[in-house]
This record gives sequence, C-alpha cells and structure tokens, in this order.
Amino acid sequence: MSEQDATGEQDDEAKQPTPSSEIPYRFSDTVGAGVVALDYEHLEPGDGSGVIANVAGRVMRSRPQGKVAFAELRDWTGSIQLFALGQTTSDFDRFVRLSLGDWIGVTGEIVRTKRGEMSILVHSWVPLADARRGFGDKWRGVSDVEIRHRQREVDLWANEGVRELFLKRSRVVSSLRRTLDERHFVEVETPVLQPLAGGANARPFVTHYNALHADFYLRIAPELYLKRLVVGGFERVYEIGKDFRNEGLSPRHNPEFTMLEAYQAYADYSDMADLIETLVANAAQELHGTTVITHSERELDLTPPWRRVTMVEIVEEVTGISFNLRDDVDELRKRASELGVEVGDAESAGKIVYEVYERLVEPNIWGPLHVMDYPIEVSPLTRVHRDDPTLVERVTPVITGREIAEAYSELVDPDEQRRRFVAQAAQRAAGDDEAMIVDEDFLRALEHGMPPSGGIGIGVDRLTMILTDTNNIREVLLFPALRPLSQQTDEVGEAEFLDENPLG
RNA sequence: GCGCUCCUAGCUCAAUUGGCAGAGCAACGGACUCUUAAUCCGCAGGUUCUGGGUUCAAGUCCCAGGGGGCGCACCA
Repeated sequence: MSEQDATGEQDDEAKQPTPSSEIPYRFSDTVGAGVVALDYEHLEPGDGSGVIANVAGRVMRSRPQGKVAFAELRDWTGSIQLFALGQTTSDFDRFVRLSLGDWIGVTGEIVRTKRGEMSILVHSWVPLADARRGFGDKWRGVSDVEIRHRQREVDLWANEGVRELFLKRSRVVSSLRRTLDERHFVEVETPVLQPLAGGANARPFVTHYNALHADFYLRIAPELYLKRLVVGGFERVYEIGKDFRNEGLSPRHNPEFTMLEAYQAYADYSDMADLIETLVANAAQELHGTTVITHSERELDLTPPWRRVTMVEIVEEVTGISFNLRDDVDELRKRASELGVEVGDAESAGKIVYEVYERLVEPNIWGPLHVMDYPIEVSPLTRVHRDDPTLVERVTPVITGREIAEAYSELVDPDEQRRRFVAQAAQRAAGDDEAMIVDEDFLRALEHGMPPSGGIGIGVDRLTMILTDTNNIREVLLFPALRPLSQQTDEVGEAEFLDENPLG
C-alpha cells in the first residue's frame, strides 16, 4: 500500500455515511468556538449563561460516557467542548457515535461544567460532513512529511500549529500591502505568461499559447512590466505574485515562489533600503508586537535603522583581508585562493570579490545588515554607482545568513540598457541559457523616458520563514512542489469519471 | 541531475546474527451521568513501497524501479 493511502478509508465495518438528504445546505448565525470560550470566561464551574449559541466545526475528540458525552469541537477560531446529555440532546445515540474529523453544527447553551471546562450544552445538532478517512494519531498527529505536504488539508487539521503558521503568513502579506498602500503605492497585476521571460537571470518554464501559435514563458520576474508602468506614470507601483524559475528544489528554494516587487520614481537605492526596513519591521510588529524577535533560538533585532556597509568593507571585516576592486586581478585571485575560494582564470576582480563574499561572508552575517555597492559585473541591470564606475547601486539586506531582498537604483538610460541587453544576448549565444534576451518593448518604453527610480524585490516566502522562525521553505508553502505520483491519475480518476457519468 | 539515507497495520513506532511481523492510539462490539491523551472488557486489522535475485528461510542481504528527506550544484 502506497503512501497515498496513508490516510485511507477506515474499516469496512465503519458506520454508514450520512445520506446527503440529511445534510443541510447552510448552518447560520454561528459564533466562533474559541471566541465563545473567551467571552464567557467569567462563568463559574457549574454555571450556565442562559445564552443559546450556534457553533460549527470539526469534532476533534469524542468521549462518550454512558448517558452523557463530551466532545471537542474545533473551528478556525479555536476549540470548545461539547457537553451532551442523553435526556435532552437530540439524536443522542448518533452523537455518541461521531467520528474524529466529522463536521457538525450545534445549538446549545454556553456553560461551564462542574469540572471547569467551557462548553456548549448541546440541545440539538446537525451533521455537516462525514470524515470517512482517518486523521492520524490522536496524540501525535501526522508526522510523515510526505503526507503533510501532499495532503496539506490533513496536516492543517491533524497538527497543532500548522494553521497558525499559515495564518501568520497571511498577516505578513497583509502587512506588506498595508505598508505600501499607506505610502501611496498602487498595486497592479502584470502578465504571468510572457513572450520573453525577462527581468532576472534564470531559466524559465515554457508553455504553449494555442491561440497565438507560440511558445510562451512563465515569468521569472515582473520587473520589466512594472518599470513600463513607471514610464506610464505610475510613480509608485507594486505587485505581489508568483515568479517561476526552472531550478532545483531545496529547503530554501521552491521553483514557484512569491515575490514582492515595488518601484518608486525619484528614489534611489538608499530610499529603497529604508522602505525594506519599514516593510520588515512592520510585519514583525504585526506578528509579534515587537521588532525584536527570535530565530533559531537567537535574538534578531529588526528595529530600523539597520547597519549599512559596502560589500568590499564587509568582506574585509569578516576575512581580515582587503579586496580592493582596483587591485591587480592575479593578486586578488591569490588572496581568494588563500581563503580557500578558487576562481577561474577568466574571472574579473568584481567576480572574485563577489565569490569570496558569497561563500565566506554572507552565510555568517546574522544581520540585519544592508550590503551595498556590488561590482558591476555581477549586476547587469543596475545603475552604475554615482561615485565609482566599477560598482552599481545595489543593496541586499542579509538576515540569518540569507539574502531576503534586493534594492536598486534602477537603470533608466535606454542606450545603456540596450548595451547591457546585447552583452547578455552574446552570453546567451555562447551557451548561458540563463542570460537575458533583448526586450525591444522594454527598450522602447525606456525611450519614452523613465525618471530616476528605486526598485525592490522581497522574497515573501523567505521573509515569512524569518518572521515565523522556520528553516524549511516547504513549511511556509501550503502546497510545496512535489514529484507527482504517476499511477493514481489515469486509472482511478477515469474509472470514477465513467461511473458517475451516464452520458460518458 | 549527482551522492547519502529512509519507506513495516488508518496514524505513531518496534521486530537481536537472516529464523512464527508486534505494541500504543484510531476503528469495530460492549459497560459507564462531569470526561480532559478518560477508564474497563472484548474484537479485528498486513502485497513489510513495487519487481526481480541469493538462501532451507528475507521486513532484514543483493540488483532495478517508485516516492520522501538531507547534502551538492543552480538560484531568491
């Protein structure tokens, strides 16, 4: 029996399913289980409130005890105990036969039992759905990671804290929107299906557009479209959505991931670094009520302002060795080699320093720290530094050893943009299938004039990981990418389809 | 993609050197008018991921395949 059946149907002897005719179409005027428990906290053990309430949810525990019965009813606000009496509760015989996971709606008085448990003294109840499949171990839930991720709906109910985590994620995203909205950014939606996948260096997913007789690509970034909107007069614009990059999976990478990109006219990368700090700090405040949080059992102080250093400075600070981009390239390669970082003969000064930074420095930055001013060679889409032509104005906030975002002074000169596209296209012709393609639509847009602008990109999944003290990206994705199980679809799916469709 | 590793009852896990495949919970039948992982009595539950092979004997060893996890590579 495969893993797919792990929460399979229960014994043949299990009770008969509830007939559809007995299940109502609606159950109204409900109050939250967790809310009731809090609102009537003042009741003394043994007291009734005299208040009748409707509560709906899932039976998470059933403890029949002769002529009385207890159950735990859980909805998304929390849990409350159900207290049923053989003499006064309707359908008592069926109530005591409820299974873990069944959905029911109850009507009854809010009381506190003699033993002190907040409860609904059930007068009547209706079945809302049967749970025909098991919900895992009563005490330990389901720990099989494969079931948890393939059947997240089971995980959400069976495992304490999982729903809470995804509610937190939702609050993070809301907070990001609120912060941007308050600053008069306009939220937009740009194409996911694109004729050219631009705006980042990555291999795209390919799909086919039947009506247009053309292959299209799932976007790897919304960047170029958003900049065109700035050209069009959207001076502050943002998008939260999925990007798709055809890459491997790991505890920190999912091929489809949620990205926030925002662009602000008349701003530079320093302004955007401020914006990132505000976005992150506000989200932390929303979740934790403070900007000083804990991650991996270590304190993380996200209170703005964050320290800012240049990449060259932080490399020297951490390694104790100076890497000036104007130093002799062979000398730089030797210094890198002494640190255990080997780089190819063809690499430039900038790439060598970046390599040292990525391997030895970044993973050891607890942060938050803004690493500023990257070598121009490793940032082909960023505007050159105002004081140093070997650098670009790019800043990367690093938290817990990971980049969680990027900010730029955007490249807005159409001629320079064309030169860089052409250089990218040459690399692509030379075999680099992650290099960019010349995007004439985008160049034409720049020729209409784009004001100096700052841009940011924040990995929402990774930000959520940091704010929820999670170390695996799959824990913050409702349905992380998993290999499909080949057998199930055709055989089972088709058989059921035929069975239930007399016209088929 | 490559390397390492795991897959046993619905769930969580055992099974000595290769020697009759087990427990708790869930389910099922019963008792119980204040239970909190209720308790008590009873009962049932298996293609040990799949397919080959070695062996008197395979959950265990070997080969191939499927799926998961971790690491590497690519990246945010």
